[in-house]
Amino acid sequence: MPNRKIATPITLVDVKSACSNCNLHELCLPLGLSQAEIEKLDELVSSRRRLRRGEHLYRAGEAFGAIYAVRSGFFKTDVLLEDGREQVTGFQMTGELLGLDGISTEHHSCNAVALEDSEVCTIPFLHLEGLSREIQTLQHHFHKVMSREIVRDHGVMMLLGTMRAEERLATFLLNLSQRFTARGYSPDEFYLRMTREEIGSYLGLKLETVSRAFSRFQEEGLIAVQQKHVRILSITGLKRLMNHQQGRG
Amino acid sequence: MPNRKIATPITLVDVKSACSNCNLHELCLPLGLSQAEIEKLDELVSSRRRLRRGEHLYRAGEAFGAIYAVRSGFFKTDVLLEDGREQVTGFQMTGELLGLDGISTEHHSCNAVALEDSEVCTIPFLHLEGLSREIQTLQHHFHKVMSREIVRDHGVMMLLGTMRAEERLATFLLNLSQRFTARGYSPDEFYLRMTREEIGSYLGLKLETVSRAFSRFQEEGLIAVQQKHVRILSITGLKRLMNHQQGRG
DNA sequence: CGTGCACGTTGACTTGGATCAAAGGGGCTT
DNA sequence: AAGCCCCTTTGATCCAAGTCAACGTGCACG
Repeated sequence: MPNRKIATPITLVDVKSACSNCNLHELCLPLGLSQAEIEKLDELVSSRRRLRRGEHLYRAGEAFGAIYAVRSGFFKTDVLLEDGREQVTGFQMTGELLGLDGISTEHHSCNAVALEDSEVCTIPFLHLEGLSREIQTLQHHFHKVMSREIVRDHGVMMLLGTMRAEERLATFLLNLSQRFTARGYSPDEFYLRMTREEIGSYLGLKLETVSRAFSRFQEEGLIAVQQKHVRILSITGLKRLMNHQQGRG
Repeated sequence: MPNRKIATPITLVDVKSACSNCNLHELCLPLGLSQAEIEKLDELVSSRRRLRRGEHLYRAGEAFGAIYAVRSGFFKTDVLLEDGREQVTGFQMTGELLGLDGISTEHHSCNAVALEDSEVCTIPFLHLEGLSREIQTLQHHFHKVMSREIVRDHGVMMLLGTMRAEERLATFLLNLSQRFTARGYSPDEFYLRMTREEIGSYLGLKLETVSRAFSRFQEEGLIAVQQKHVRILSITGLKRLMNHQQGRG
């Protein structure tokens, strides 16, 4: 709510994006395309947009026109209930796509907010559909990306529906670790870009519970936390917490 | 678990499906296509398959080759954790698609089980991709269907992450009601095809809690339940329960 | 056309996480 | 470099839902 205070004079920059030169294309849409095909993609990734921390990339209800690839930075997506309750539906990092929710009704159904200064590539959706009618590999890869999102969502449902608080947090940390690793960062040391409240909203927990779980993990020597800085001391210890519903099995 | 006992001598029937004659095409993939285009679709919807109650349409881990449209009957999809915990990720009825989860890794990531004797149309996925490179309307509609699934999943996350037990059940009943209505059935009277345990698994609750919530709704005059038969007496009463987190607002 | 068994209901009790409250940090801004 | 505000931690208490247990009920099967 208080994010509105950050005024940004310039947020839209028409810089040619060039997937062909982008070091993310192994993570992003161009995956598996030939050089020639990537160059065709270049034509449709029309512009980049910079966002400051706290800024919305899009809001629920806005008309949908494009999907976005995170070029740098970090986002959250969330859904709001009329009474103000928030559910964070995901955190997106470099190379991941945003906006797939909007295809269904031609209007976005969630909010996307930058959690740090970020940059995205804008991919006009009709162009993407056009190009994927031409390039089978692109079409197939895009379908895989959408499907992967569905599978990810099922994982979150499992987490929210069946796991205990510490299990949820362990799962979350291991997932982040794995995604940072895939991007060439350390698997066991990273800065969280989101608050305890946002983690809690994602995991279906209150911020106090998240904080207590962090403290517990620290006591048990699984991690070292200092505010947003996390160091994982025992990946296997965290894994042991997952899939272990404690009490009577 | 005990579903295995139902032996079915014949489950695969190669009947030509003919979307063009199917009264579901307003709900299913062909939505929005011209008659000529639907006839092209007919060629790719290669066969139907009948399933008995309790039978799996596919299982997690199996190779993915096709998506399925529910022609009649009722399904659930679920994900299992190694320790046996189950999360029901959805219930699918007539006209809805199954199998989208498999596109991402070329292997199914969940189980799909018929909750009553059912019939599906098999849509070989590579053929669908081929045809949607030819027919823009089909391509776009397919993308909308996938996106709708993502949006639906976000709704479930909201439910699991933020709602109280009775809110969850009210949301669930209203959602069923709305989907039955869209299929020409009564909005306020239907048979549940799933057990209390399956409802609970979907809603992140124990079966006793589901049962108690049903009883409560009955006491309050919102519904009349008799086992799997549900009659909604007050749609507005149920709606009032949603988005009303009780306690202090 | 019983009868067995899976499914459903209800009650008593427990508990994990929510709520309420209060007291530290940390990093902006001015 | 001071101060403020947001974020985080921690403690005490509460409550919604889980657990455990026992009893109905109705359908499917022989």
